[in-house]
Amino acid sequence: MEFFNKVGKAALGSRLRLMTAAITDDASKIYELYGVEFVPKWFPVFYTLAEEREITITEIALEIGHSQPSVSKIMRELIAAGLVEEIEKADDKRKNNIILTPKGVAISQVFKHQLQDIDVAIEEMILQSKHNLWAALEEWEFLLSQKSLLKRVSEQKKKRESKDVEITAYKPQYKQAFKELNVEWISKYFEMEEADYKALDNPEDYILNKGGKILVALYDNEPVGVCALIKMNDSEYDFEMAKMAVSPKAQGKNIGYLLGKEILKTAKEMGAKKVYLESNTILKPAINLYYKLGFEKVFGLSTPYKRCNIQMELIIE
Amino acid sequence: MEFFNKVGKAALGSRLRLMTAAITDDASKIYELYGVEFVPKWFPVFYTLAEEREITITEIALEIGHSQPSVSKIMRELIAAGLVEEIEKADDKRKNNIILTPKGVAISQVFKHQLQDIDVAIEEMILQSKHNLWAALEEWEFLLSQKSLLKRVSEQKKKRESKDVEITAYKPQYKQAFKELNVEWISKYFEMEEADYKALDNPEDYILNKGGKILVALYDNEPVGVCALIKMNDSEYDFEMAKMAVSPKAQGKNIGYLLGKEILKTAKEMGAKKVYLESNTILKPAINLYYKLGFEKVFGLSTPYKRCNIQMELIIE
DNA sequence: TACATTTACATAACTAGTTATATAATTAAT
DNA sequence: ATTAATTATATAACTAGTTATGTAAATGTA
Repeated sequence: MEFFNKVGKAALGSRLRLMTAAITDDASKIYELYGVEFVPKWFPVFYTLAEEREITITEIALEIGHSQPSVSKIMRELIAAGLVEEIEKADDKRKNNIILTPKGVAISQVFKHQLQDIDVAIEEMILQSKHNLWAALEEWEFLLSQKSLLKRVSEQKKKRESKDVEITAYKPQYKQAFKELNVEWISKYFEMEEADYKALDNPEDYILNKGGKILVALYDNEPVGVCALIKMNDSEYDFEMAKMAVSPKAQGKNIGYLLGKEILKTAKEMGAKKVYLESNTILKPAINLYYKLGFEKVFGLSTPYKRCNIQMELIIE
Repeated sequence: MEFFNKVGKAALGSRLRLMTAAITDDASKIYELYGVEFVPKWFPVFYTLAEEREITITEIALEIGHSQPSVSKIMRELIAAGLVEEIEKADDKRKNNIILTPKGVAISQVFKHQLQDIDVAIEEMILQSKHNLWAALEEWEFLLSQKSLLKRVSEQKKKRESKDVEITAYKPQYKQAFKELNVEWISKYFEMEEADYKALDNPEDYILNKGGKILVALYDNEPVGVCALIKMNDSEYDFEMAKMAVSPKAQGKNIGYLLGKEILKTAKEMGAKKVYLESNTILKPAINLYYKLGFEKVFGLSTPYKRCNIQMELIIE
């Protein structure tokens, strides 16, 4: 299958599906070989039933990793085939009490040999191969239970995309973006306040000329994120990190983190000892980001913003 | 999943199916992550189409290892989704000439990144694991193409069962079996002849007392196969191997081979230099067995049996 | 004790594939 | 130039699973 090599690892699913189909096809021929009238899909259910006498349909489903309706259907097929039967029992009437018929017991005897033969045959394949498929499946089941493929891919996506993000200093051409990106989220969650208009309409006067800084994140040369570092003259803090905004279109590219890191680096270069910020706890991803950047909660400072209900600081080491 | 460990390698199929389901589930979420409206099952078809512009449905099916109807269905779904379209072309009217729409081209651009991210994510899993699932699948595809699982299991079955077969010397209690097993196949394919009745009704007089031997194969202590070594006084051969019969119920346990090997060993012990046999070419499995035992075709000896149309000999080294 | 919740199972409708078979277009053979 | 065989695709019916949902029995709780 040329295809697999061309597509690369992303074809893992397809490759697995084909291998599964090949094995399942042979499985039904193997039952024929042993002269038992048996459908491969019955096997996990039948086997579990033969091993553990008292077991409910739901428990079987859990044990073999199928859904309950699947086991339910198979069970009725097994009954129709005369391999198992329901027995009357006075206890819990929701459960169906199922045991093997003599015919079922006979088949389970044949299976003992059959399973042994398959085991040896597969064991031999494992010996003949450099890469142990059985062990690999076991290992990958574990790896995927630790962290799903989705999560792994998503992390990789973020990593790759953040490489394409460029953090650059504010230039007059980004004035509009600086305002729009901020208005976008502020007016979505709260209401624009007097202090917002001042800073967003005149970043030069209110931020830059007072010794502050503004950074812009570019993606494909488009400004998609902004963040300001504002000088706080009459406070115990040197700077306030504020007006951080990332376009919803560019979310999931780690842009907030990259902007924050760069702002803190700038603060350090400018000799800051402590950086302050204000936010609101309904902005959960933002708060998480601040923690990730190293900010910690502080209490009781005055603020001009109504929307502020949490204040944080970071001490630069 | 306790189940897999209890059942052993025979659960390979089930284990593969679950892994496939887990990967496929995540696959559809991954498409969501990249913001493309795309169903995972479309992928192999769409990808092949994006790579090779001029390709028929049947060729795609072959390339990706699906059935033609499966590709046919997916193709119509892709058309309905506006990702590909049929174009008019004057050549072969059975083929449908399909190309990507602009929307399809856009999605195939997104896929370039997506595939790369998945590749890296899976590559990382491979690095984290001791057993390389991707390499194992590739290797097992090859191993199974060389010899199917069915064939491997069938060989193992034969091997195991032949261990339970006991080859023993003729005793009077096997007289009936000696006759019945032979009558069974002779009358099925040919007609019983005078010479048959003589040997089968009086093995003591016609075989044993003349310096011959009869061996019996027992399975579960039941006689299921017989074979005679008859002294040939007035011939260039020392012995004839004859009256070999195996019960149809006990076929596939290598019994013919075991009987033949043991008969030849006996012949050698008795000082034979050449062993002779007669048969008929319609009995293909038997002829194959004789070749396997080392017999070779010879011509032009006289025979009392009408059914004989092939004569063979083996020179004992 | 009555009512809400949970449990055990069944049923229906869907999914992603399959095989078997039909049909139209093309190619090969007489 | 027919006719037969082959090729390319479509369609129908099936398979082995799934999710969503319904129902009766058992359990928990005010």
